[in-house]
Amino acid sequence: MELFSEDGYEQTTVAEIAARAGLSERTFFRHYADKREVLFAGTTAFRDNFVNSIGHAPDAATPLQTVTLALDAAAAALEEYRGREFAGARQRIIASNPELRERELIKLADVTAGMAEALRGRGVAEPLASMSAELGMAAFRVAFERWVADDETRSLSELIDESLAGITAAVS
Amino acid sequence: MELFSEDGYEQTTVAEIAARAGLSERTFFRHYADKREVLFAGTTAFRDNFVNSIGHAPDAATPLQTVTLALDAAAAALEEYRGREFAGARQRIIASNPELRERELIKLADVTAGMAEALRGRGVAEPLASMSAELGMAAFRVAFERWVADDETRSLSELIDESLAGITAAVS
DNA sequence: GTCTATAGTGCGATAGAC
DNA sequence: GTCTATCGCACTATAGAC
Repeated sequence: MELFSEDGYEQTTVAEIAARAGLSERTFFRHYADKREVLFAGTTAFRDNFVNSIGHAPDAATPLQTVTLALDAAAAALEEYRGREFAGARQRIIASNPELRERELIKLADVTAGMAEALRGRGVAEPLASMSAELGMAAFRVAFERWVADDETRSLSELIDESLAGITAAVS
Repeated sequence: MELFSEDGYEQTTVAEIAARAGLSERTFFRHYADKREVLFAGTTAFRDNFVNSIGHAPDAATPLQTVTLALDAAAAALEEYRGREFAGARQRIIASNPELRERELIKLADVTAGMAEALRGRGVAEPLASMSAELGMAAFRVAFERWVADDETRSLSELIDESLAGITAAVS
Protein backbone atom coordinates (compact mmCIF):
# COMPACT_ATOMS: atom_id res chain seq x y z
CA MET A 1 0.00 0.00 0.00
CA GLU A 2 2.94 2.36 0.62
CA LEU A 3 4.34 1.82 -2.85
CA PHE A 4 0.93 1.94 -4.49
CA SER A 5 0.07 5.21 -2.73
CA GLU A 6 3.38 6.82 -3.60
CA ASP A 7 3.94 5.74 -7.20
CA GLY A 8 0.50 4.49 -8.23
CA TYR A 9 -0.59 0.89 -8.76
CA GLU A 10 0.42 0.50 -12.40
CA GLN A 11 3.77 2.18 -11.94
CA THR A 12 4.69 -0.17 -9.10
CA THR A 13 6.23 -3.42 -10.34
CA VAL A 14 6.09 -6.74 -8.54
CA ALA A 15 9.87 -6.62 -8.43
CA GLU A 16 9.69 -3.43 -6.35
CA ILE A 17 7.11 -4.90 -3.98
CA ALA A 18 9.20 -8.00 -3.48
CA ALA A 19 12.34 -5.96 -2.88
CA ARG A 20 10.55 -3.80 -0.28
CA ALA A 21 9.47 -6.97 1.52
CA GLY A 22 12.93 -8.50 1.28
CA LEU A 23 11.73 -11.37 -0.88
CA SER A 24 12.28 -12.56 -4.41
CA GLU A 25 9.79 -11.89 -7.15
CA ARG A 26 9.09 -15.61 -7.39
CA THR A 27 8.18 -15.76 -3.72
CA PHE A 28 5.67 -12.96 -4.18
CA PHE A 29 3.82 -15.06 -6.73
CA ARG A 30 3.97 -18.00 -4.35
CA HIS A 31 1.97 -16.02 -1.78
CA TYR A 32 -0.30 -14.13 -4.20
CA ALA A 33 -1.77 -15.58 -7.38
CA ASP A 34 -1.28 -12.27 -9.13
CA LYS A 35 -0.25 -8.69 -8.48
CA ARG A 36 -3.73 -7.57 -7.53
CA GLU A 37 -4.27 -10.21 -4.87
CA VAL A 38 -1.85 -8.53 -2.48
CA LEU A 39 -4.59 -5.96 -1.81
CA PHE A 40 -7.23 -8.62 -1.12
CA ALA A 41 -5.53 -10.73 1.51
CA GLY A 42 -8.23 -10.77 4.20
CA THR A 43 -11.19 -11.42 1.96
CA THR A 44 -11.70 -15.03 2.98
CA ALA A 45 -12.37 -14.01 6.57
CA PHE A 46 -14.54 -11.19 5.25
CA ARG A 47 -16.66 -13.65 3.32
CA ASP A 48 -16.87 -16.18 6.15
CA ASN A 49 -18.14 -13.46 8.44
CA PHE A 50 -21.14 -12.86 6.16
CA VAL A 51 -21.89 -16.51 5.54
CA ASN A 52 -21.54 -17.66 9.14
CA SER A 53 -23.77 -14.84 10.39
CA ILE A 54 -26.52 -16.07 8.10
CA GLY A 55 -26.12 -19.57 9.48
CA HIS A 56 -26.48 -18.30 13.04
CA ALA A 57 -29.60 -16.21 12.48
CA PRO A 58 -32.80 -17.23 14.32
CA ASP A 59 -34.98 -19.70 12.42
CA ALA A 60 -37.90 -17.30 12.50
CA ALA A 61 -36.01 -14.50 10.74
CA THR A 62 -37.13 -13.54 7.23
CA PRO A 63 -34.54 -13.63 4.43
CA LEU A 64 -34.05 -9.88 4.55
CA GLN A 65 -33.77 -9.86 8.34
CA THR A 66 -31.20 -12.63 8.10
CA VAL A 67 -29.14 -10.71 5.57
CA THR A 68 -29.40 -7.56 7.66
CA LEU A 69 -27.90 -9.41 10.63
CA ALA A 70 -24.98 -10.46 8.43
CA LEU A 71 -24.46 -6.87 7.26
CA ASP A 72 -24.39 -5.61 10.83
CA ALA A 73 -21.84 -8.23 11.83
CA ALA A 74 -19.63 -7.44 8.85
CA ALA A 75 -19.88 -3.71 9.51
CA ALA A 76 -18.89 -4.15 13.14
CA ALA A 77 -15.92 -6.32 12.17
CA LEU A 78 -14.79 -3.84 9.54
CA GLU A 79 -15.05 -0.85 11.85
CA GLU A 80 -13.04 -2.67 14.47
CA TYR A 81 -10.53 -4.45 12.19
CA ARG A 82 -8.39 -1.53 11.10
CA GLY A 83 -10.86 1.31 11.06
CA ARG A 84 -12.22 3.81 8.59
CA GLU A 85 -8.89 5.42 7.79
CA PHE A 86 -7.23 2.20 6.65
CA ALA A 87 -10.32 1.14 4.70
CA GLY A 88 -10.40 4.54 3.01
CA ALA A 89 -6.74 4.43 2.02
CA ARG A 90 -7.16 0.97 0.57
CA GLN A 91 -10.34 2.01 -1.23
CA ARG A 92 -8.70 5.01 -2.84
CA ILE A 93 -6.01 2.76 -4.31
CA ILE A 94 -8.63 0.36 -5.64
CA ALA A 95 -10.73 3.18 -7.07
CA SER A 96 -7.70 4.51 -8.93
CA ASN A 97 -7.32 1.44 -11.11
CA PRO A 98 -9.86 -0.45 -13.25
CA GLU A 99 -8.14 -3.82 -12.76
CA LEU A 100 -8.41 -3.44 -9.02
CA ARG A 101 -12.05 -2.40 -9.27
CA GLU A 102 -12.69 -5.58 -11.23
CA ARG A 103 -11.06 -7.71 -8.57
CA GLU A 104 -13.03 -6.00 -5.85
CA LEU A 105 -16.29 -6.63 -7.67
CA ILE A 106 -15.66 -10.34 -8.11
CA LYS A 107 -14.73 -10.69 -4.45
CA LEU A 108 -17.98 -9.04 -3.43
CA ALA A 109 -19.86 -11.18 -5.96
CA ASP A 110 -18.37 -14.25 -4.30
CA VAL A 111 -19.63 -13.05 -0.93
CA THR A 112 -23.05 -12.47 -2.45
CA ALA A 113 -23.09 -15.99 -3.89
CA GLY A 114 -22.08 -17.35 -0.49
CA MET A 115 -24.94 -15.53 1.21
CA ALA A 116 -27.42 -16.77 -1.38
CA GLU A 117 -26.22 -20.32 -0.87
CA ALA A 118 -26.51 -19.99 2.90
CA LEU A 119 -30.05 -18.69 2.49
CA ARG A 120 -30.98 -21.62 0.27
CA GLY A 121 -29.55 -23.87 3.00
CA ARG A 122 -32.15 -22.33 5.30
CA GLY A 123 -34.92 -23.25 2.89
CA VAL A 124 -35.27 -19.96 1.03
CA ALA A 125 -36.26 -20.58 -2.60
CA GLU A 126 -34.91 -18.93 -5.74
CA PRO A 127 -35.00 -16.27 -6.94
CA LEU A 128 -35.71 -14.83 -3.49
CA ALA A 129 -32.48 -16.16 -1.98
CA SER A 130 -30.31 -14.55 -4.64
CA MET A 131 -32.30 -11.33 -4.66
CA SER A 132 -32.09 -10.95 -0.88
CA ALA A 133 -28.34 -11.50 -0.97
CA GLU A 134 -27.97 -9.04 -3.84
CA LEU A 135 -30.06 -6.41 -2.12
CA GLY A 136 -28.05 -6.76 1.06
CA MET A 137 -24.72 -6.54 -0.72
CA ALA A 138 -25.92 -3.50 -2.65
CA ALA A 139 -26.78 -1.78 0.62
CA PHE A 140 -23.39 -2.69 2.03
CA ARG A 141 -21.54 -1.42 -1.01
CA VAL A 142 -23.43 1.86 -1.26
CA ALA A 143 -22.97 2.46 2.46
CA PHE A 144 -19.29 1.58 2.35
CA GLU A 145 -18.61 4.07 -0.43
CA ARG A 146 -20.21 6.83 1.60
CA TRP A 147 -18.47 5.71 4.80
CA VAL A 148 -14.96 6.22 3.39
CA ALA A 149 -15.83 9.57 1.81
CA ASP A 150 -13.94 12.52 3.28
CA ASP A 151 -16.97 14.47 4.45
CA GLU A 152 -18.74 11.56 6.11
CA THR A 153 -18.92 11.23 9.90
CA ARG A 154 -21.63 8.61 10.51
CA SER A 155 -20.81 5.00 11.30
CA LEU A 156 -20.91 2.25 8.70
CA SER A 157 -23.84 0.63 10.51
CA GLU A 158 -25.85 3.83 10.36
CA LEU A 159 -25.18 4.20 6.66
CA ILE A 160 -26.21 0.62 5.96
CA ASP A 161 -29.44 1.20 7.84
CA GLU A 162 -30.07 4.31 5.79
CA SER A 163 -29.48 2.50 2.50
CA LEU A 164 -31.81 -0.34 3.45
CA ALA A 165 -34.48 1.93 4.90
CA GLY A 166 -34.53 4.02 1.75
CA ILE A 167 -35.04 1.15 -0.62
CA THR A 168 -37.58 -0.67 1.52
CA ALA A 169 -39.62 2.53 1.82
CA ALA A 170 -39.47 2.99 -1.94
CA VAL A 171 -40.60 -0.58 -2.59
CA SER A 172 -43.45 -0.60 -0.08
CA MET B 1 -16.21 -17.03 -29.86
CA GLU B 2 -15.46 -19.96 -32.18
CA LEU B 3 -11.88 -20.23 -30.96
CA PHE B 4 -12.84 -19.66 -27.33
CA SER B 5 -15.52 -22.36 -27.50
CA GLU B 6 -13.24 -24.88 -29.19
CA ASP B 7 -9.96 -24.40 -27.33
CA GLY B 8 -11.01 -22.45 -24.23
CA TYR B 9 -10.35 -18.78 -23.50
CA GLU B 10 -6.95 -19.10 -21.88
CA GLN B 11 -5.64 -21.53 -24.46
CA THR B 12 -6.54 -19.16 -27.28
CA THR B 13 -3.82 -16.60 -27.99
CA VAL B 14 -4.36 -13.16 -29.46
CA ALA B 15 -2.14 -14.23 -32.35
CA GLU B 16 -4.61 -16.99 -33.19
CA ILE B 17 -7.60 -14.64 -33.00
CA ALA B 18 -5.87 -12.13 -35.26
CA ALA B 19 -4.92 -14.83 -37.74
CA ARG B 20 -8.50 -16.13 -37.88
CA ALA B 21 -9.69 -12.60 -38.61
CA GLY B 22 -6.99 -12.04 -41.22
CA LEU B 23 -5.35 -9.24 -39.24
CA SER B 24 -2.09 -8.67 -37.42
CA GLU B 25 -1.77 -8.97 -33.68
CA ARG B 26 -1.04 -5.26 -33.47
CA THR B 27 -4.30 -4.41 -35.18
CA PHE B 28 -6.24 -6.53 -32.72
CA PHE B 29 -4.95 -4.34 -29.91
CA ARG B 30 -5.89 -1.28 -31.91
CA HIS B 31 -9.52 -2.35 -31.86
CA TYR B 32 -9.60 -3.90 -28.39
CA ALA B 33 -7.79 -2.53 -25.38
CA ASP B 34 -7.07 -6.05 -24.18
CA LYS B 35 -7.86 -9.66 -25.01
CA ARG B 36 -11.04 -9.71 -22.93
CA GLU B 37 -12.64 -6.72 -24.60
CA VAL B 38 -13.32 -8.66 -27.78
CA LEU B 39 -16.20 -10.35 -25.95
CA PHE B 40 -17.67 -7.04 -24.75
CA ALA B 41 -17.98 -5.14 -28.00
CA GLY B 42 -21.64 -4.09 -27.84
CA THR B 43 -21.70 -2.98 -24.22
CA THR B 44 -21.83 0.74 -24.96
CA ALA B 45 -25.16 0.35 -26.76
CA PHE B 46 -26.30 -1.96 -23.97
CA ARG B 47 -25.57 0.72 -21.39
CA ASP B 48 -27.11 3.53 -23.42
CA ASN B 49 -30.30 1.51 -23.72
CA PHE B 50 -30.66 1.43 -19.93
CA VAL B 51 -29.74 5.06 -19.39
CA ASN B 52 -31.88 6.48 -22.18
CA SER B 53 -34.91 4.50 -21.05
CA ILE B 54 -34.64 6.11 -17.65
CA GLY B 55 -34.50 9.53 -19.26
CA HIS B 56 -37.68 8.84 -21.23
CA ALA B 57 -39.77 7.57 -18.32
CA PRO B 58 -42.87 9.59 -17.33
CA ASP B 59 -42.20 12.27 -14.75
CA ALA B 60 -44.70 10.75 -12.37
CA ALA B 61 -42.95 7.36 -12.26
CA THR B 62 -41.34 6.33 -8.98
CA PRO B 63 -37.61 5.43 -9.00
CA LEU B 64 -38.38 1.72 -9.02
CA GLN B 65 -40.99 2.06 -11.76
CA THR B 66 -38.47 4.03 -13.80
CA VAL B 67 -35.82 1.35 -13.41
CA THR B 68 -38.35 -1.35 -14.26
CA LEU B 69 -39.09 0.38 -17.54
CA ALA B 70 -35.38 0.38 -18.34
CA LEU B 71 -35.11 -3.33 -17.53
CA ASP B 72 -38.02 -4.14 -19.82
CA ALA B 73 -36.49 -2.16 -22.67
CA ALA B 74 -33.11 -3.84 -22.20
CA ALA B 75 -34.70 -7.28 -22.02
CA ALA B 76 -36.62 -6.69 -25.24
CA ALA B 77 -33.49 -5.48 -27.02
CA LEU B 78 -31.47 -8.44 -25.80
CA GLU B 79 -34.10 -10.98 -26.81
CA GLU B 80 -34.29 -9.44 -30.27
CA TYR B 81 -30.60 -8.64 -30.79
CA ARG B 82 -29.18 -12.10 -31.25
CA GLY B 83 -31.45 -14.20 -29.09
CA ARG B 84 -31.15 -16.57 -26.18
CA GLU B 85 -28.84 -19.04 -27.91
CA PHE B 86 -26.16 -16.50 -28.70
CA ALA B 87 -26.40 -14.95 -25.25
CA GLY B 88 -26.06 -18.38 -23.68
CA ALA B 89 -23.01 -19.33 -25.73
CA ARG B 90 -21.32 -16.06 -24.83
CA GLN B 91 -22.27 -16.46 -21.18
CA ARG B 92 -20.83 -19.97 -20.98
CA ILE B 93 -17.49 -18.66 -22.23
CA ILE B 94 -17.54 -15.84 -19.69
CA ALA B 95 -18.51 -18.19 -16.85
CA SER B 96 -15.57 -20.45 -17.68
CA ASN B 97 -12.94 -17.84 -16.86
CA PRO B 98 -12.49 -15.61 -13.79
CA GLU B 99 -10.92 -12.77 -15.76
CA LEU B 100 -13.94 -12.65 -18.02
CA ARG B 101 -16.30 -12.74 -15.07
CA GLU B 102 -14.44 -9.75 -13.64
CA ARG B 103 -14.81 -7.82 -16.85
CA GLU B 104 -18.51 -8.65 -17.03
CA LEU B 105 -19.05 -7.42 -13.49
CA ILE B 106 -17.38 -4.07 -14.09
CA LYS B 107 -19.38 -3.54 -17.27
CA LEU B 108 -22.61 -4.17 -15.37
CA ALA B 109 -21.40 -1.93 -12.54
CA ASP B 110 -20.89 0.84 -15.09
CA VAL B 111 -24.45 0.40 -16.30
CA THR B 112 -25.64 0.55 -12.71
CA ALA B 113 -23.71 3.76 -12.13
CA GLY B 114 -25.22 5.20 -15.30
CA MET B 115 -28.74 4.39 -14.13
CA ALA B 116 -28.08 5.93 -10.71
CA GLU B 117 -26.77 9.10 -12.34
CA ALA B 118 -29.81 9.27 -14.62
CA LEU B 119 -32.07 8.90 -11.59
CA ARG B 120 -30.26 11.70 -9.77
CA GLY B 121 -30.79 13.79 -12.90
CA ARG B 122 -34.53 13.24 -12.37
CA GLY B 123 -34.25 14.57 -8.83
CA VAL B 124 -33.95 11.29 -6.93
CA ALA B 125 -31.76 11.73 -3.86
CA GLU B 126 -29.03 9.43 -2.55
CA PRO B 127 -28.88 6.74 -1.38
CA LEU B 128 -32.23 5.96 -2.99
CA ALA B 129 -30.96 6.58 -6.52
CA SER B 130 -28.06 4.16 -6.15
CA MET B 131 -30.12 1.56 -4.31
CA SER B 132 -32.87 1.61 -6.94
CA ALA B 133 -30.30 1.15 -9.70
CA GLU B 134 -28.59 -1.65 -7.76
CA LEU B 135 -31.85 -3.43 -7.07
CA GLY B 136 -32.83 -3.23 -10.72
CA MET B 137 -29.48 -4.51 -11.95
CA ALA B 138 -29.60 -7.35 -9.43
CA ALA B 139 -32.98 -8.39 -10.77
CA PHE B 140 -31.67 -8.22 -14.31
CA ARG B 141 -28.58 -10.28 -13.50
CA VAL B 142 -30.43 -12.97 -11.57
CA ALA B 143 -33.04 -13.22 -14.32
CA PHE B 144 -30.41 -13.33 -17.05
CA GLU B 145 -28.58 -16.23 -15.41
CA ARG B 146 -31.78 -18.21 -15.28
CA TRP B 147 -32.74 -17.22 -18.83
CA VAL B 148 -29.65 -18.77 -20.40
CA ALA B 149 -29.89 -21.96 -18.32
CA ASP B 150 -30.53 -25.09 -20.35
CA ASP B 151 -33.81 -26.04 -18.70
CA GLU B 152 -35.41 -22.60 -18.84
CA THR B 153 -38.22 -21.81 -21.27
CA ARG B 154 -39.68 -18.54 -20.01
CA SER B 155 -38.81 -15.17 -21.55
CA LEU B 156 -36.27 -12.82 -20.04
CA SER B 157 -39.02 -10.30 -19.29
CA GLU B 158 -40.99 -12.87 -17.33
CA LEU B 159 -37.94 -13.85 -15.31
CA ILE B 160 -37.16 -10.22 -14.51
CA ASP B 161 -40.72 -9.71 -13.32
CA GLU B 162 -40.41 -12.77 -11.13
CA SER B 163 -37.16 -11.58 -9.58
CA LEU B 164 -38.60 -8.16 -8.84
CA ALA B 165 -41.90 -9.47 -7.58
CA GLY B 166 -40.16 -11.84 -5.19
CA ILE B 167 -38.00 -9.22 -3.56
CA THR B 168 -40.69 -6.57 -3.33
CA ALA B 169 -43.01 -9.08 -1.67
CA ALA B 170 -40.27 -10.00 0.79
CA VAL B 171 -39.60 -6.36 1.63
CA SER B 172 -43.20 -5.29 2.04
C1' DG C 1 15.59 -20.27 -8.70
C1' DT C 2 15.68 -20.34 -13.79
C1' DC C 3 13.58 -19.98 -18.02
C1' DT C 4 10.06 -18.79 -21.21
C1' DA C 5 5.41 -17.68 -23.26
C1' DT C 6 2.00 -14.23 -23.68
C1' DA C 7 -0.17 -9.80 -23.04
C1' DG C 8 0.20 -5.31 -23.90
C1' DT C 9 2.73 -0.57 -25.18
C1' DG C 10 5.37 2.97 -27.89
C1' DC C 11 6.93 4.52 -32.11
C1' DG C 12 7.11 4.76 -36.82
C1' DA C 13 6.15 3.43 -41.73
C1' DT C 14 2.76 2.61 -45.22
C1' DA C 15 -1.37 2.55 -47.80
C1' DG C 16 -6.02 3.77 -48.98
C1' DA C 17 -10.49 6.80 -48.48
C1' DC C 18 -12.56 10.97 -48.96
C1' DG D 1 -4.07 17.03 -47.80
C1' DT D 2 -6.04 14.99 -43.95
C1' DC D 3 -7.79 11.14 -41.65
C1' DT D 4 -7.93 6.42 -40.55
C1' DA D 5 -6.65 1.46 -40.70
C1' DT D 6 -3.02 -1.74 -40.87
C1' DC D 7 1.36 -3.50 -39.83
C1' DG D 8 6.38 -4.29 -38.12
C1' DC D 9 9.52 -4.16 -34.55
C1' DA D 10 11.51 -3.55 -30.18
C1' DC D 11 10.52 -3.72 -25.46
C1' DT D 12 8.62 -4.56 -20.59
C1' DA D 13 5.96 -6.88 -16.99
C1' DT D 14 3.12 -10.52 -15.63
C1' DA D 15 2.68 -15.06 -14.84
C1' DG D 16 3.36 -19.98 -15.39
C1' DA D 17 6.25 -24.25 -16.31
C1' DC D 18 9.83 -26.82 -14.69
